[in-house]
Amino acid sequence: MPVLSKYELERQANIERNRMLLQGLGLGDTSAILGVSKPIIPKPSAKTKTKKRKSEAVDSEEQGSSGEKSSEPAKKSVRSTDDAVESTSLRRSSRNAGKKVDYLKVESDRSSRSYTVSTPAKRAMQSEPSVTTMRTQNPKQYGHIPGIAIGTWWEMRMDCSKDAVHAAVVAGITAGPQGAYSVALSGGYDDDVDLGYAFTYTGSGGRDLKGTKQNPKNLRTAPQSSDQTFDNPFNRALKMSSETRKPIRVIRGFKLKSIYAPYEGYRYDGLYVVEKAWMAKGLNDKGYLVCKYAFKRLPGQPPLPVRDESSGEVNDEDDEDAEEDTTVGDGNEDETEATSTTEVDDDANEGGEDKDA
DNA sequence: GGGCCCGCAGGG
DNA sequence: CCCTGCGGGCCC
Repeated sequence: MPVLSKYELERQANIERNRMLLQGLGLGDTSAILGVSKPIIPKPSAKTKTKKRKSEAVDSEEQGSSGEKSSEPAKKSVRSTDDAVESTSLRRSSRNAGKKVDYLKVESDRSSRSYTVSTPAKRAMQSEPSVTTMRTQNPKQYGHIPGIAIGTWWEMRMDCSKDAVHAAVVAGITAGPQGAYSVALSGGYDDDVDLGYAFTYTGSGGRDLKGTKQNPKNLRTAPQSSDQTFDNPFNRALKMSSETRKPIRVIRGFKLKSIYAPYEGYRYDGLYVVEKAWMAKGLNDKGYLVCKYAFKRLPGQPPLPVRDESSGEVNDEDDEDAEEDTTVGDGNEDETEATSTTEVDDDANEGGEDKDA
């Protein structure tokens, strides 16, 4: 085989280190934690380049059962904040921004509606009226968002944000006083390892988003150009999570290179805790340091869907595939009502500092 | 494919 | 008001 690039060599080295680290924490053998067959996500309609993700009109069916599980794209429990609804929805404008939101009030408004798939985010991009719908729940709480089942899928980050699962539209981490509320796995760092029930994650910062004086940019992401530190609010929050062990909501995005990543859009994969936080050399030629974290999925949650690899690649990952062979067992499909009363749940919901109602 | 330029949410 | 941040559309 051809010589590997320096980048590739370092990437594999880092991955190996991360893998070893997870194993050292007892998180290397996911099957031991699983012990159950996982649903398979079939590849979306053949080769049709899913790049062009547009919101096909999946009509309102879905009914109010807000949360079906979603093992296959065809019938994923899509949630999207309704846009064009009547005037009951508050308009998010600069005028409303910053105001205190009465989530409960808004919640009652929507309870009687069924969800329709649309892409308010797309419309928002085109400037114009920006008829975005107000968020209906508080994202600043630890644990599950009531009514949002594990496996819930959104086409875009903004839709997920509106459902309060991961408030940030671009950022991968949302921070709270006792640790992070949620993180997004979106493939931003190529040397992270995703074993599904455990994964390594990289912090934020160390990038120059503004360009130079002469050539000012206004980027949202950029190459690593300095060390990350735990002084960064996001990184600090995740480090705190490792101490408080507060549960963190995790969403996986289509850009993540992992058999656990959805083919399209973003999916809520439940609650995880940070088992360890440390610093390491990042995957960049200058060797800038990055903050690293080891996540572990809390037990008692529905199994994660995995991609159907039978028809191809998906994740180069050198051979071996340390992970399983996916015993695709019979259709044990059953969902088990993810969100209800598992011990995971109460642990999750209590202790939040939102408790004021 | 890459470059650019935007909007949004959140924090200071 | 400013800045950040694992988006996303668009144009080349």
